[in-house]
This record gives sequence, structure tokens and C-alpha cells, in this order.
Amino acid sequence: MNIFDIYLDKILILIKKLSNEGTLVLPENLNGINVDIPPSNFDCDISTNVAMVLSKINKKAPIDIAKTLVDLIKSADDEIETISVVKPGFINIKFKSVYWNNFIKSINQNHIDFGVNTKEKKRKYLVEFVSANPTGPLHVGHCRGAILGDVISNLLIFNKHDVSKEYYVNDYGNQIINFTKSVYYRAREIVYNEKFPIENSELYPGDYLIEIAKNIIATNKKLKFDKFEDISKKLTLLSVAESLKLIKSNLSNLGITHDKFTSETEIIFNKEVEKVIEKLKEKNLVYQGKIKAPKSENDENWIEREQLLFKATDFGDDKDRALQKSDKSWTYFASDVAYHNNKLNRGHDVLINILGADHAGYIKRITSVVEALSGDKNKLICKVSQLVKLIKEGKPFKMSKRKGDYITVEDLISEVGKDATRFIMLNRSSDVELDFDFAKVKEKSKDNPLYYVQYCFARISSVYRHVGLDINKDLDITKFDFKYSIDEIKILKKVAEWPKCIEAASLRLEPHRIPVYLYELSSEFHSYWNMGKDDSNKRFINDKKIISNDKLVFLKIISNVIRAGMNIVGVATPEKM
RNA sequence: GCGCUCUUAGCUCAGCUGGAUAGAGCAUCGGUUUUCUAAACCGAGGGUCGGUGGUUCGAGUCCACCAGAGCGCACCA
Repeated sequence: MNIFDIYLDKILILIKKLSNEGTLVLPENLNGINVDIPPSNFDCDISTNVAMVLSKINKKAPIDIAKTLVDLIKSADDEIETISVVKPGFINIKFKSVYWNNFIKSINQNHIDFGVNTKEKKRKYLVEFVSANPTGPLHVGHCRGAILGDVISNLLIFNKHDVSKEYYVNDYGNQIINFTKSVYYRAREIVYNEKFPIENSELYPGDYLIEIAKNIIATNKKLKFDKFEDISKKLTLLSVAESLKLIKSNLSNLGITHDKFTSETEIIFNKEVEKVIEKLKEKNLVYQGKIKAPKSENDENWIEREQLLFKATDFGDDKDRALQKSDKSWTYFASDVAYHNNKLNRGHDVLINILGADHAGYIKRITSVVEALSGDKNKLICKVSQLVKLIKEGKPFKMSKRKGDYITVEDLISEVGKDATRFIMLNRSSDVELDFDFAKVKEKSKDNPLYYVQYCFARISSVYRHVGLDINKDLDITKFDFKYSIDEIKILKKVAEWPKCIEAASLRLEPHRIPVYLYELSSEFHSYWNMGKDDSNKRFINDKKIISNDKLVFLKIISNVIRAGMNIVGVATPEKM
């Protein structure tokens, strides 16, 4: 629990007591009451709106309610230095330094769990992310969602939940056939010296297919590249496997590993689609019918056909969705329904899907189907990551798959590095388009927030190194002096916000709050560090090369929060820079 | 035409599920190194939170409408 919640509980107990005594009327819902961080221009530590929330139902001015509460709060708590009522009716509290001393003591004792959200009960999560078609290496477009999914998983794991990270392999359908054909023609190019039919727009032109073909030829000496139909099955397996090898290596370069790869082909082969459709039929959610043309669409182009449909409109979707194509084969949607049923059968409490912006239109139908199968509206949460606008040499860089003119994850990592990529991609809300400027990401200055935060950790490490200690080892200190200055307490107040940051980030699955917080904390620290230039009392190591226990603990606490945050983000905390 | 996401300082963006005088960075201008890492710090200027209404003690935040940007809208995956 964080210090704000602890105080909120105190206030709730107080007003409930007053309500029982009949001196205060409480609304049914107390959720509007909160304890928060006051704006920086007020000289206080926490602030509550309780009087304003209670004002209406008690038919009293907020200020008057606040005044009566203030006396009661003050008399019940001897750690309060000042408590005041401010304009609209806020109650502001400033603690004595002993309060912060106790705070430090408590996090120094259980530093490993500091920040972990203990309010939520432990649950089983399944996070599906990336799930890019296995037709080649990952490119920059996949990157943001990949990192988002990975960090959401880290965040849930940090909060002690059970998490399975999964990749759905779309190794079935026309795109895979075209991909396999492309490998086939590349192989013929090598074996028979036959020109690759580049004019065929269905085929994949990328050079990486040559590598894939070479690898397959080298490891399958007996394979003859004569008639495509004769080897298509075998070649598909081999090509997809090669592709996945590339993708896994890309992911590993980004610092990402999945726990499970589920194959679409396998889902279809195991008749899971039939089974789930049977299940939906029992619920009367599947029927043979026609989809109506959208109003604006040209009627001439619209082909109406009767096919097997899922009643997505029962769940708020704009149209019912096709499960079967006219040749009776399953649509992508049908196998995805089966895959989600498969996920549900494995007993997860919550499913999370990370999707790219171009798949946002798909959310309604898949959440509908999960609701239909599980009876739970909130079983599946879809998180969309918006596009990344690449900027190179000051200009937007457009990728074109046809020209083979796109930036792969490999290019990206070798140019700007894993950590900078992860930190920058996460530093913004996933709801917003992101500018990714190669020049800026590579810059080693405070323009680059990654280095700014890492530098903070490195400075702390440096102090420890100077007094012969290792920042990565536990501190064995039992004796404290507990004399912290106003400037140090200011940083400790920021540290106290860490659990709140984690809570907000995990509640809304918004990991960008973590880099934003780490930047703010680092900023406070750098600021303090520079005070040491004018005031030697603020230097960590004194003239006699001695550091106080207070300062050692102070640094330790800050470094632990930074390390924990950077671990969630998935980037390093170097001791020297 | 419909759906989803977005619109906050010159630029890039935060804003903790409705709170107080809306915050950072970049850019601009001016300062800070015999001392723990200057990849740092301090100061200055810069705003009709896209627009109009509404909800209430209180709106950048919620609702409606409008404008603009991006993404999507059949058996592709």
C-alpha cells in the first residue's frame, strides 16, 4: 500500500465514525474521496478532497466541514506538523520529519517489494503480442506492440501475477502459400539458375527469402524443387520454421521471449474450429446468412453471398462476421475464435491482446466472441499500439514493402540499440502516434531520456564505489541517524509516489507511466546532486571521505526504485557511463 | 457513409480513472566545472488545453454536436 491509501483509510474510518455518531451524512459511494499529491506550490505533503465530496449531502460549505475534520485528524495523529484548510475546501497535511524517517525505515526493510501493488489479488494472465505473420523478419512497425506487450507482462509479473506470454503463429492461408511459393522460386533460382518471377506481385520480393531458400537447400539435400504441389506441404513447414527462426532472433535482440507459440494450422488440424462453432451454435449465435453491403459502397462491386456467420451484432458490433468462406474453408476469424477458446480452456483469468492500430477494427468482433464463450464482458482486454512515425535526417521515412524498402528490427537495433529503442517507444502513451527520430534516439545527452535515467543510477553507483561498496549488494545497516534535509525529503516524497505509479500503470495497462516517472525522479536527483557544488553538506561523501548511514540508505532507496523501474521497462542500469 | 484513436506552449509530449495558479523536454536567450560522473544543474520568456454547448460546488479530464489528423470498414491475415 502507498502512503496516500494509508491516509485515505484513516480518513474513511474517521468519517464513518462521525456518521455512526450521527454528526455527518455519508453518500452511498465514497469512491470520490481521495488523498493525493498537492500541487508543488503548496507547502504540504498530502491533500484530500473529503470535505468537498461531503459538502452537498450535508448541506454545508466545504470549508466548514473541513474545519471540523481538521481538528479531529490532527488530534489523532502526532506525526502531523501542520494541517490546513485551503480555498475550495482541500485539507492539506504536512508531516513532521519523523514521518519520513518511519517511511524510510519501512522501505529499507522490505525494499524488494516496495512498489508492488498488493491491492490486487493474484491472477492468471495470458498476454498475446506480436503474432506477426511468419513470412519474414520483423520490421519497425512490429516493434512498438512487441515492446508494449513485453513490458505489460513485466509489470504484471512485478505485481506477482502469473503471466503467460504468447505468440499466435498465422501459418495457414493464402499469405503462407504465397510465401512458400516465393521460397520455392528462390530455391529454383539457386538450384536451376532460373530467374525469380519478380513481376508476380503475389510473391514476396525481399532478399531474406534467398537466405531462407539457401538454408532449406543446405539442410534438406534430398528435397527436389520440381513441382510445387509435390513439395508444398513439406516446404511450408520448412519455410515457416525458417521464418520463425528469424522472428525469434529479432525478438531476442529486442530482449523479448515468449512462453508459448501456438500454431494456427495445429488449431485447424485438431478440429478446434468445428468444436467452438458447435459451442456457439448451442448458444444460438451462428447462422447461415448474408452480410448487407455498407451504405456508401458501390452496389456493383458488392457480391452478396450466403455464408456461416457469427452474431456479433448481439454484442454491439456493426455487422455479423463471416466464419466460413464460399469454398467452405474457415476464415481467419474462425480460427482465431478457436484460438481464443483454446486460451479460455486453459483457465486464464484475464486475456490481453496487443494489437497494432491497423487491426483496431478487429477488436469488437473478437471481444464479442470471447464474451459469448465465457459469459464475461471483461475477460479479454485489447490494447492498441498506435503507429510509429519514423524520422530520418529530419524527414518522415515511409516504408514500402513492395520496394523491399523497409527498416527491419535488425537494422533498428544495430543502429540505435535495444535499450534506447525500448525506452523511447515506451515513453509515450500507446494511444498516441509516436515520432521516432533516429538522430535523437542515438544522442547521448539529456535529450535522450534513457541516458538521463541511467546517468542517475550511474552517479549513485559512483558514490558507492568511492566508499568501497557495491550498489548491487544489499546494505547491511541497522543504525540510522534519521536527519534528512528538506531537499532530501523532497526526493523521498517522489519515491513515495512510486507505488502509485505502478498502480496506475497496471490498472490501465499503461506502462508509459513508468519511464515518465523515472525521468521525474531522476530529475529531482540530478538537481540535488548539483546542489553539492555550492553546499558541501549536500555532498554524499564528506571531506574526510566518509558517508553517513543516512545518505547510504537514501541512495540505496532511490537506486532500488530506478532499478525496479528499469527492469520492468527491460533496459540496463549500468554502473558507469 | 460508418467505426476506432487522437487534437494541450513554436516543435515533441506528460497530466495518476472530475480538483487548487495546466507541467516537462527540445528550440531561443542568459548563467554554473580546482571538490562524489557537466550524458548534469540554475534562471528567463512562451497557453483561448481544436471549436461550441451541456452536466456540477469544480471540466484539459465526463456527455452532445461540429472541425481537423491518423487507422480501419466483405471470403486478406
